Amino acid sequence: MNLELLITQKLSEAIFKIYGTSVSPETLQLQATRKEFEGDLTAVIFPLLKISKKSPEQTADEIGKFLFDNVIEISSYNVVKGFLNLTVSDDYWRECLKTISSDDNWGVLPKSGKRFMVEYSSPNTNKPLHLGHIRNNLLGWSVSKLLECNGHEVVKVNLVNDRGIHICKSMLAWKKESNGETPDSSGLKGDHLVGKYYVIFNNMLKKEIDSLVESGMEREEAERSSQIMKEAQEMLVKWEKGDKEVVELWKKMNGWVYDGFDQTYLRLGVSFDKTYFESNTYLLGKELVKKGLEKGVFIKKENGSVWCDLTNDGLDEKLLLRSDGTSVYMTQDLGTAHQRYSEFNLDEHIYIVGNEQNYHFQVLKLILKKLGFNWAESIYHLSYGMVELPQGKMKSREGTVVDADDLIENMVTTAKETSLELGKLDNMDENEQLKLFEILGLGALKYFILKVDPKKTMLFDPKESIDFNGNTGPFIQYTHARIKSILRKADEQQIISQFTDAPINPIEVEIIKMLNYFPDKISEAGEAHSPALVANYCYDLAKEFNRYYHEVSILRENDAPTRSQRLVLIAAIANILSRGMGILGIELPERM
RNA sequence: GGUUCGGUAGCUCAGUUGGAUAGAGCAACAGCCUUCUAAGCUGUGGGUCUUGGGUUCGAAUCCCAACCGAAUCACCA
Repeated sequence: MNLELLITQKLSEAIFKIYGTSVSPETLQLQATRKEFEGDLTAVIFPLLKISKKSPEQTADEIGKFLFDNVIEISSYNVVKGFLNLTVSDDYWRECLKTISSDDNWGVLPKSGKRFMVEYSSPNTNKPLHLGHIRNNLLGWSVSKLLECNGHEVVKVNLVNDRGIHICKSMLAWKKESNGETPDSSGLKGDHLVGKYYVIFNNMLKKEIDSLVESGMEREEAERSSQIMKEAQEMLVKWEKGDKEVVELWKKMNGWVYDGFDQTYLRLGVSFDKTYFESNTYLLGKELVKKGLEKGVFIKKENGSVWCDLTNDGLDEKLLLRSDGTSVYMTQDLGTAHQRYSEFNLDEHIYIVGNEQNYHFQVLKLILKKLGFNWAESIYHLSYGMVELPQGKMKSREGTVVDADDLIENMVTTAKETSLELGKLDNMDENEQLKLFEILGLGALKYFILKVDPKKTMLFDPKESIDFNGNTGPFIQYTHARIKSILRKADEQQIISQFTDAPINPIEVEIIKMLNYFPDKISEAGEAHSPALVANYCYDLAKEFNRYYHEVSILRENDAPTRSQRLVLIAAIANILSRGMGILGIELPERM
């Protein structure tokens, strides 16, 4: 039973009884009491003054008295200006704890019957993943988990960009310069090897252009007449025609990249239910364009290209088919969206894509609406901000791109150094230690990225991000490990953990309130598609526990019922922390 | 110029449907390990919530305008 709902009901009852007027629920404002005041719930009285025609204090007092007399859960009240602070009885909070601790799935919302698709990651196969992809992958995974906790069914998909001129660039450079180098022969991870040749291509291109410019050609002209660029384009044409040799090479090199990506995904702990390849989907959407033309939604220009005129919607014209009849990115996305909605019967489709594509998704949605698809409204672009470095944006040309694999390795190494420095791992065998460093390093990374509101541009300072103190993943992991440690010791000392009729103290009430609020938080975060809300909730809870930890000694508590009940409380905290961090994809070690 | 998004402490970030004296962490300073794990806790200092109007009992939050910053507006993806 929801307390707020009950009090709201009683509140409106009180107003009716005292002032003879019924009020709409919106005018009844109930909120958590701020810490500096006494009480648990606060009713804001100001909006009711028009009805009561009395001073705020007097109105609050009258209503408070009524609630005190008529609601068993209210044990006392006080009035500060226009705020009526209600104190909820300890019995009520003890009942809450009982409910929470007896429900292992506290915070998992009932099945909604809705099916969501989440598209995320969506890498190019010409270079390895970097920091930006990490934000994308973590968000995608975490949002999926969050939706599942909200009772939805989730289909996670990845759309791999495996074709196009950029892919041909690394293929061409490999053909020219590699002497048949492979991941095995070089010891390089497949995606890094292919990325290496992408860089080599760009260097070759730059060299060629520079020499043309030196011999007196204009730069633009030089860029157009570059021989190696022409070769890459020829390769693309051959690929589209299905040239055997080119396709073979393409398959081989993409295979290397997938092996590399799979390793990174595995280490990051993300996965997909289905992977799409653009090489299979890039022709989708042409049918839709044809239909749109027939309906008059699109227009065909003299040169044969097809456009959608969005100037009446405050946007520009959008190309859908080139004059040669080939399709563009938008055409394909129209097609894949249509295909997915009919194949999976989706209630919502979430795209985790950076904010540089805001315009694209705005247009995508609009065009689908113009084509008459009702489901267009349920497309949601989770647009996340760029990750910037202290020196500014990541630029591949300046070599300031933070490689995903390097970064992960770095975090794990730092976790190792920090742990060993603290020297708490004496009783742990080597395998266990390695696993712990991995969990801690990734925990730090994931938390650092996910605690920030997705839509905000965020700063990644390699030095500070590796911090393990304060509002960080390892702090929460540490808190959890401490709770587990207490529970283990309680078990060894055969101290029983059970719900009793022992009284509870104010800080325990605070914690129970937080635990009680967890399902609301999940639902709120789900609607906002924001794991950051969950992250910050976990931090607040962990911090609250740490305060509690320093205030009471559970195992040395003399009163047995109190001791037993406290164990129940901290076990509940550990459970909620692990649920919350689970949504972020962060593991909690039993000891550290 | 159009569109979208941001601007909160020196730095990185929170801030519930508008509510009481705007919060954490980092950095600085001062305390706390004979006690369930000090990756912790407590305290001090630090704010024109970009600016100016408006809405009202009440605004960091909602509306309007300006300023600053980011992204985007390709027969690229």
